[in-house]
Amino acid sequence: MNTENRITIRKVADAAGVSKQTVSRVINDHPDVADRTRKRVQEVIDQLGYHPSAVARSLTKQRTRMIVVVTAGLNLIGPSSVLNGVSLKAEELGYTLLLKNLPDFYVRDYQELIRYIIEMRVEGVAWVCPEIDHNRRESIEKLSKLPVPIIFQGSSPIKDALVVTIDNYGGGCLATQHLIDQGFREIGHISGPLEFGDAEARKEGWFDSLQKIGSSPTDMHWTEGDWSAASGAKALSDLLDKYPDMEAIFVANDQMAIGAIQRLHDCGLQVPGDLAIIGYDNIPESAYNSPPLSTISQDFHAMGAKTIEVLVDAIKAQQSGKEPPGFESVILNTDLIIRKSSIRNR
Amino acid sequence: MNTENRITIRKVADAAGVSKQTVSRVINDHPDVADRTRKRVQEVIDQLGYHPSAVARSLTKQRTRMIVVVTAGLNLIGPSSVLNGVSLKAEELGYTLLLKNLPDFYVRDYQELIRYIIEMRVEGVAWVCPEIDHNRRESIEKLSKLPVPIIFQGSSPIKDALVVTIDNYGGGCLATQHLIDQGFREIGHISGPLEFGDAEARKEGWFDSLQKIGSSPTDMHWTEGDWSAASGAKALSDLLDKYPDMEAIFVANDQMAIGAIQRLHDCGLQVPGDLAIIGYDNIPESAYNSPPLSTISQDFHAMGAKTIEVLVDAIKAQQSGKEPPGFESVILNTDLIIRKSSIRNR
DNA sequence: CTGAAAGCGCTTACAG
DNA sequence: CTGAAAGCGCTTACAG
Repeated sequence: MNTENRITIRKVADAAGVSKQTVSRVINDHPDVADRTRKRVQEVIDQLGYHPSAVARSLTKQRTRMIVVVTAGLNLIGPSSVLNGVSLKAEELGYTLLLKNLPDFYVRDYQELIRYIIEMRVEGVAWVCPEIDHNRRESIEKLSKLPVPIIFQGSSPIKDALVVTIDNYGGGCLATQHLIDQGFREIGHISGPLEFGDAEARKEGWFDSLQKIGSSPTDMHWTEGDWSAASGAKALSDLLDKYPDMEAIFVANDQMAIGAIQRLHDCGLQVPGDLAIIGYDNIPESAYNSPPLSTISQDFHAMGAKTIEVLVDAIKAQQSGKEPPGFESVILNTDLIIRKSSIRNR
Repeated sequence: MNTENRITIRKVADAAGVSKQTVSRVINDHPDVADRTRKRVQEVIDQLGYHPSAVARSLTKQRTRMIVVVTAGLNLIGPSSVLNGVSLKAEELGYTLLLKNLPDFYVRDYQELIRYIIEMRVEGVAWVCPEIDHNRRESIEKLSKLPVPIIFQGSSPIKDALVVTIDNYGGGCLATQHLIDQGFREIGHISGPLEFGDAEARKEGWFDSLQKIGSSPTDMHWTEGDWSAASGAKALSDLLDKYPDMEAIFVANDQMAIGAIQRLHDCGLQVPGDLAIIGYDNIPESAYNSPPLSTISQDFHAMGAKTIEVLVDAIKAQQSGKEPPGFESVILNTDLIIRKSSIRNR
């Protein structure tokens, strides 16, 4: 930044023949300024193209109006969609977003992260990383001593932290119940990597829904993928081998479901004729798969927006001296999208 | 921020019985400090959990080490993948990223954007929005008066601006030439929305490649989609009507290609038997489509990283007083991925 | 090797 | 309605 050319409040004041003080009042819309003075100062500001420094302002006001959003896996549909909601809501509420993107899902160095958060003097932290087992509890613990509020985007509610959640368990139930409603009883599952809280919760939804109708799923009835279409194809082959009676399958995301369908076609099997399938996520391609894929949709955008809303509430509470109003998890619901892949042929 | 509890350099200095000055030397690894003094100060720092304020530091050093990245369409594969590369490289080079996400592809208020950029005192701007016609030239013009370097992520090179580009024209040629190499001569095109520079450049690649072999594509030979699978399906129907001789088709992105294939299947037509297809983007689903989709892959991550590298070079040049070394566009290449959908049956 | 003074660009009381 | 003084939390010369 070419320091010599930078317009400061000092230069504006001199040019307008007033004190810095008065210029400050004008740029902050303070009422106690004579109309003529205000007009003259404003003219100088416009003419010089003066923009007050947020840095200096942050220092004096002891407020940065900044939030750091910690992300991972921006190439995934979930995190990037949530980030979209987060950023729009932050802007709306007048906060600047610092993006801290982790190279993978694991935090190698909490000390360094904490150092960053504190040094930047952000007012809050939005944790928009997929929940990985063990990892999440560790994050909550290690980050609990932060001097500012932190909110997690989670797979399931947590008692001692601020969390906004999409109801993965409920979504898993919804998907499985739909297959049950279609008349299927032999229902398999391809889960996501179970380190992911999302994957675990969806699987539990599948398991509990089957228990309710008197089935008791065992390890013969499900297998694990890694979210990718390739893993879905492989998982399907495995499952077909160990669970030959399977009539229908709940796959924990659409990409794996699409891979599985592809594999079925390769084997000369029909969907839903030979095997009914429902996925999860409602990615754009699902409606145009052959056959169109039934799925569970979740409003990532709303989740992002809600995350910031709750965080900003907590920030305000803290700044006004009140303790935050307890840790109430926000849980967002999912929707069942029925397409051809899960419809029972009669 | 609970002002009373904040640890400042003053408190550390008092606790250690030295001047602020000396504390400053310690936290900045300045050599001229006695070992004993350094050790004592460091102990106090660790014990108090002191972290120097980046805000205050920015003000005195007149450097924020911040870059703003302007994005749009984070739900799209391109921008979100590029952002991933951008953020990792920025972190590596020691810059903090401010995320300014536009609600759509159009900038409503440049004044407000410029105000933001200047007030935040960022050192550079990375423009990671898809290039929309007219819009791009307007952006370059309106933003040319910024006091800091700005780099655009573009569809094609530009003379008077810093641009990092993926060679969309070349990619369009690559895709079309592949179909030609397969022996097809009647090659149609489904373009993206032509306001997008990417869509326009890919279409030109298709057009020029056909001209080279003596064909002269007209409006009968192509139609326009909106990047979505749904639009791809619709576009295919239209094209089938007006271009019945079509043997092969280059679709400007994979999602539309997948939609088109779905529509073909609905019509009882085979891919590639009745119509060969190649897409663009190499999204994860493409390998698992039925049939697997040939496509053009581009390294978004590398593009993001390169964007920051070039920007930081420009920042350094400016700060060291040199003029930036001219506007040389960086052009990244694409790769042809051949799968079943484009292979000619013989 | 260490510290007192001044300054970065603002805002916040406090006078008048 | 307006301005002089002090302060936010650091760093940068300058002495010693």
